[in-house]
Amino acid sequence: MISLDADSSPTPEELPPEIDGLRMTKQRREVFSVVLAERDHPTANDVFSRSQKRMPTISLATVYNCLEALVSHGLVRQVNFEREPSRYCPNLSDHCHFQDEKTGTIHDVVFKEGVNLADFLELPQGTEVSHLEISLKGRIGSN
Amino acid sequence: MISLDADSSPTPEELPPEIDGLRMTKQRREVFSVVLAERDHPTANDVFSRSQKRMPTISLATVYNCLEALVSHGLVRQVNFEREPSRYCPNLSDHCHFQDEKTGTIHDVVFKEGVNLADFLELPQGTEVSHLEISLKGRIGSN
DNA sequence: CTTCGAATTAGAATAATTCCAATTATTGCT
DNA sequence: AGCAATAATTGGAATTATTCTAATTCGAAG
Ligand SMILES: [Mn+2]
Ligand SMILES: [Mn+2]
Ligand SMILES: [Zn+2]
Ligand SMILES: [Zn+2]
Repeated sequence: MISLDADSSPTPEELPPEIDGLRMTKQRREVFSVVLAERDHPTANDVFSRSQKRMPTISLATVYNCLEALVSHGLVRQVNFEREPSRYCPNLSDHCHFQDEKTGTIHDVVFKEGVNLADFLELPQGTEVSHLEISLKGRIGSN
Repeated sequence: MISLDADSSPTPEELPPEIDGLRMTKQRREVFSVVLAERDHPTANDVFSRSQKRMPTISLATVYNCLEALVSHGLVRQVNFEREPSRYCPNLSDHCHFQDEKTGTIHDVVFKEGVNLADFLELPQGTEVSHLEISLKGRIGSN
């Protein structure tokens, strides 16, 4: 488990050569460190341009490949808002997303103490939920 | 308000010439009636091919235009699952969506009696939610 | 009827993502 | 270390849902 202090996110070099059975190549470390570095839910393109700063030869296809690898190994979450480009989130704790309609900014939203969504849904008997996405949009405070 | 009995959905001809300030053209009535006819959450393409049966000259662009008009006037809901093509839902009551991973089928899921989502989210003070989408995926019962 | 804004249409354009085939890197042996 | 097998990366082409454009048609109002 990678530690996720708000202030010190790992540089690519600090990431181990394998996480959770996923081989951490140079590119995957770069992409992962970019996603870990800021909690602003970047798009694949954002990740691409940030990665290019340290690794000018990385390709967009590789960024997509790396993100897909990280997502499918559960190291990064993919976040969707309607038909917008996917965004990527390093916060693995149980949370959902709120998009400020004014700025487009996406904020993590946590569930209140001890709440389990399935408890509030009239799910068919014996349903097994493997994936859940909650996306909200609106205005914040006095904006 | 259009009545929505599970068994008798309106034919295009039965729809009024205007709903909720939206002029119901021949095409919009056709598209709306297709969405109302079945609760299977069709894609724009599904709606297009079903509409073509009764109206062979309708175009896909028009189907997109009509769906957009219906959605923005609140007569139809647009439903998204990850990066899949949007689907359209005639059920305006408060509900969310569950996709059976095995078949791809989408089911409406209602909230349990008196549940209000905002009640269990730690939303920033003064947040006004204008749009909310909850999408679940998984296996059903003994499949 | 005529007018005129709105809706429809076919087809082109867009844009996020995926695919492909070639190259390069890494791993696991001997 | 050398070598073969396997996996990852790359640039560019392809895909595909959706949007745009510009021309035509429709339809409500006068
Ligand atoms: Mn996901
Ligand atoms: Mn919506
Ligand atoms: Zn997040
Ligand atoms: Zn529905």
